[in-house]
Amino acid sequence: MSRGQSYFIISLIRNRTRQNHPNSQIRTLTVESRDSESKPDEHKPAPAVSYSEMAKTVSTIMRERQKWEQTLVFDFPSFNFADPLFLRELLKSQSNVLFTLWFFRWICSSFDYKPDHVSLNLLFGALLDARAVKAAKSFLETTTGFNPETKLLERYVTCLCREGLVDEGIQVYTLLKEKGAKPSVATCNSVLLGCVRARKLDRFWELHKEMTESEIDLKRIQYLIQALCDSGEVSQGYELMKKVLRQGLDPGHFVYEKLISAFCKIEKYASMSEILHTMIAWKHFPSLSTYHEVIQGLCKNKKPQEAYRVFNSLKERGYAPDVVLYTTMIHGLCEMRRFGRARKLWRELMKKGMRPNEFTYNVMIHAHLKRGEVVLARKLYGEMVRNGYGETTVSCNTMITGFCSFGRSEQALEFFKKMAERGVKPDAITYNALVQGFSKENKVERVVKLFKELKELGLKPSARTYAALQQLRNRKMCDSVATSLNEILEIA
DNA sequence: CTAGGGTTAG
Repeated sequence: MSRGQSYFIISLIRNRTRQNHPNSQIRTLTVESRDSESKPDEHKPAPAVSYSEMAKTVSTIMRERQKWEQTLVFDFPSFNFADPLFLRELLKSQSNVLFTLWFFRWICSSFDYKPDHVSLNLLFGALLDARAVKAAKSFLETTTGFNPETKLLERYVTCLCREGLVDEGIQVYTLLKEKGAKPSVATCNSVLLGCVRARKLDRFWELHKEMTESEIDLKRIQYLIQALCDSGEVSQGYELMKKVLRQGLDPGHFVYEKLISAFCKIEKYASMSEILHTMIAWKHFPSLSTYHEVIQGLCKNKKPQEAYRVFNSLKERGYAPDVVLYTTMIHGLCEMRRFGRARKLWRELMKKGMRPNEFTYNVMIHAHLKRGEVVLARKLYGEMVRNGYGETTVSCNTMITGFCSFGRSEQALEFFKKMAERGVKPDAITYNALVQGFSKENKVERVVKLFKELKELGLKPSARTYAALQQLRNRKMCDSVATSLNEILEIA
């Protein structure tokens, strides 16, 4: 701090002497004048090149030469690279501020150069402009005596928060306030946004409370709504949005989407619908992913007809649902046993030139199996693999659980063996399905073997698996079979 | 830079 001030004073004195210099009025930024000023003893003729020309030259050399430092010294022995005015010129002409920083480090280490306050501020500001927050941070930390202007520190706070270094941002922000500075509304907002993005909600509310004396603008309200949603106060967020609307203001695209998403998550579909309509009335068109969330929410909430209506209405509005949206809708329709419609969408998807992917296939295969259409399911499975979608734990589980629920445990087991051959890892779902499947078919040896494997792998038997084992024991009262069942039920 | 959102037992 004190050193920073002394730098500042030095540069003031320098400027003053310069101003008093008789040449200062007519002085142009040439190498010649600079030379005569800084090295009055040397009377070498210097090339009359302006600083801006020189800056371009230096930029090129730095870009193209590996050992640019040597080149500079060799080619321009009389040029004073350490002139702060030259640094400023270089900063203007170099598009990548990190190069200028490199140059700055070089002159610091190679010349008798004590950086002046103005240069430091300029360089720091340029780093912030370039969003090079890491570089700005280390610049600040490693440049002893550098004490940036308040305005710059505010920009630094914004930059830190925007780039995700929220804790550091808050720290600098707090420091500013402690020093008696009044951060601008924009700075406050960027801190709040940083907190929301980083899901630091406690910090958000804490800081918001401290900030209330300053002006609350629309941006702040947007962040408040966002924070309310994330803090589980969705209805309060909605109320705040309505207040904005009542004032004839537009809360902004993101607020609508955030609230819709939040209401979907807490399964309040009436509010979600309201907002969807308001949003469209205000000419904000929901993104496809918002529609996706709505449709998925409705499907989960067993509102198939509603979901399907939204799906159709968005097509009428000119949206082009993508594979993901089709998958969700098909999935929803299958769950609601509207298999005809699901198949219609499956064909529609292909007709529109899209290809089902592993998710889509899986949904369809699952639906076929649930309907007992094992042959069709197998066919689709083969098609999926031929189309380049590898067999995964999920796709294998789909087949295995499907087989098991239709008394085809042997087929399931075949599949299970193939999984091992192909290096696809079985999980709890795989084993639970198999144990249950074989229990239903009274194949005790298999049950015992699979159950032991399940336990050995550290997987968790489900409640349904236990129930199946109990049933099996009740059925098989006799002999050694009962003992082995008892045995595994005990280790469980 | 152009994401993420979607799949398996009940």
